[in-house]
Amino acid sequence: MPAVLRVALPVPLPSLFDYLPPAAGEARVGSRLQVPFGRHRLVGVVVAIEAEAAVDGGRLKQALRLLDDDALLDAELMQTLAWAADYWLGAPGEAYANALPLALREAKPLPPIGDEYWSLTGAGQSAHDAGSRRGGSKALLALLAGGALGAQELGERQPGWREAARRLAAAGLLERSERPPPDRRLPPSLAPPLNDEQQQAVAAVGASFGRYHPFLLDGVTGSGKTEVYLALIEQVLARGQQALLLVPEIGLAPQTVRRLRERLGVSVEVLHSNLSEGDRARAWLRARAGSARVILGTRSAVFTPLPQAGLIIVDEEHDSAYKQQEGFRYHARDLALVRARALGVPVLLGSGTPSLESLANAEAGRYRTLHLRARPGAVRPPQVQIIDMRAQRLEHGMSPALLAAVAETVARGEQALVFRNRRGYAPVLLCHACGWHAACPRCERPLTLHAGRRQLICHHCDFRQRVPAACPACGAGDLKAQGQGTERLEEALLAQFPQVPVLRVDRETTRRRDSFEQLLATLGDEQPAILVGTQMLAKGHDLPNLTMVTIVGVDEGLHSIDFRAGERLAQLVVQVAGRAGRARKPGRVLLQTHQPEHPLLRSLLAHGYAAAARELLAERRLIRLPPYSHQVLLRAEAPQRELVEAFLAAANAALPPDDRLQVAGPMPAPMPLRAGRHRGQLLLEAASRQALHAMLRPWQVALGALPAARKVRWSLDVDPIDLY
DNA sequence: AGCACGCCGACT
DNA sequence: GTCGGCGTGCTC
Repeated sequence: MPAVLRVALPVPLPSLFDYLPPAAGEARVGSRLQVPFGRHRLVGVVVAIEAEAAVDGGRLKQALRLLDDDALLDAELMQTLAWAADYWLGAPGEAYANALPLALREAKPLPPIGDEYWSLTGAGQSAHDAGSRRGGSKALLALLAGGALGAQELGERQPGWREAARRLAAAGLLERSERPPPDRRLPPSLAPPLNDEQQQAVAAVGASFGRYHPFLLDGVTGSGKTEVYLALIEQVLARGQQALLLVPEIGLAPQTVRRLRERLGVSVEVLHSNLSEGDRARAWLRARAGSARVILGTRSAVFTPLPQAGLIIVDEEHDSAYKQQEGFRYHARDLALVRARALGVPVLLGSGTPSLESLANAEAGRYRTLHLRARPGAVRPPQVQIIDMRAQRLEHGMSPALLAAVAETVARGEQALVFRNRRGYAPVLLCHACGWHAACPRCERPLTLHAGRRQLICHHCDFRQRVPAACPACGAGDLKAQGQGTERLEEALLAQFPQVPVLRVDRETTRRRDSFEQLLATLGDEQPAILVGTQMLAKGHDLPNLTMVTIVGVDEGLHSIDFRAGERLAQLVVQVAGRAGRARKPGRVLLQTHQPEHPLLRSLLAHGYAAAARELLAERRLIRLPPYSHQVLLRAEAPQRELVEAFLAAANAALPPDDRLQVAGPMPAPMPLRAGRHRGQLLLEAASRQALHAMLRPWQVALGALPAARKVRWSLDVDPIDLY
């Protein structure tokens, strides 16, 4: 006789809520339930069925409606979610809210999961043969002439197809169905032969099917990691199991989906935040039903149900996009490991530049490392060279050697990439007469000049203002752009190379998700070109004619307060450099720096990422930083600095006395003022994760009870990856 | 997070 | 005289 249902609700509150069972149906752990909450109705998940309520019975309300007769979340997911909420100090309900697609948090019956398929009618076939219709309609007819296609696939092949489909369906040329036509399974294409290292990697992971075992697949861009993934997924499918493949961002998804689909001949579910909520819910449900065999997705896809799990892969495992940076601050890579353990399957972390955390785990024997050294597509690794910028005559920040290298590259008919991790025209606008510079009134940081828009923009809070004609401090008309952003480099390169197409790729030029691919498509594979851009160029699309990469100003990363700056810089340099010379042509990489003697750069160049990472790890071990210690960061912000200081001081005083705990701060955040709010932080460190974790929940509760807490916005970040 | 309730300033 | 500012408290 179940007395009380304990329910996780999608609210950021520290507790679960008890309800009397609904009038009809028998609730199970993992079922969804609609309940009254305050003056609202919410959909929650039953996490436990208890004999007695945690509050007195008089306060209990009855649940309104049971939404699932069978558990929607299976035991493994329930267990993993509870663990995750506990580990990352989330509110219990928040973990569930992250796991369930929005459409499944509504009090509606589950949507049908049969996909939507479109095919030509007889009339449609004739219209296609006759070549009537034009534009999108004609293209859609041509696509479907090869056989019926699912809505998802149509969306990938022809964005905006729905409008054409509606018109054609109204004209009786197309028809829609719920079931895949029987002939839809494409024959899997033949796998290319694997080299020795790839075979060894596949064999090692394959030997662990059916039990938990973590692997680190260490292989640079172009070393054939994806072929290893594909071979393993093929084996998983042959065993009748499901594979989950996580990628850091959606940008990497389309080409990967295409490759998976072509090779495996099964439908691949894609799950990412850009999908419509309905599509997300259907993909999630197909995974739960087991009809989705291969699931590809970004961070939140780590919550996909996997009733027949066979393998989890985390590609580019070092990527910080796997860490959620607000609300429920979980790390998808770490959660993938926890899930793999719970599911009893191998987990494969792939990267050419593994995180120091993973390298330390491998070193400690917790992961088995598999190496891919060969670059099958390339003749030899790119040749890397440092340019000392000091005492050079710079052309908008570019040295003669850099410009000469670009000139040689385009003269050979090849493409060059000029990388600069800074958007806009110039990071500072300076008055040469009095020394004034344009600064953000809300962040007190220099404003970035965007020349094309005639605006000064704060890259921290998006404050904008028009570029002043004269210095607001002294009235002189002598305002100079100081430093270089991608916009300025583009302008300078256009002036230097008027006969070569110059393509800028950054957030400004690439507003839409797919416009990056479209921009690149305008470049032929064979013609010369110069690409200028930010981080966005570091990964993604394969550019076979790109043979030269130059990084303008590697310096910035070298003297940051963040202890991870060195690791990030090394990863970035290797990832960007990896873009050069992937096809038959040898690649060349130029690093322009003010500090050619910097030990990290030297070691990276002389011995590669693995050696540089070893040195960084040794350093971390020496000064007891992660991964050799564990951190929790308390952040706080408020309009008045005193409020932040008062809260952090009280938080510090509320810490339990424990000599295993090191406390740094309270101190101002690296950006002490942002968008008009003062920010501060308190950092806890401990050698033992258990010691740290044992005090966290009680401390969190104590923090919530502090009077000073009500006047600030505060959050706790377990294993922070950014100390900003 | 919402959303009430509840006491003090400038408006029709 | 009210509309509404956001401080405080609550949600099983």
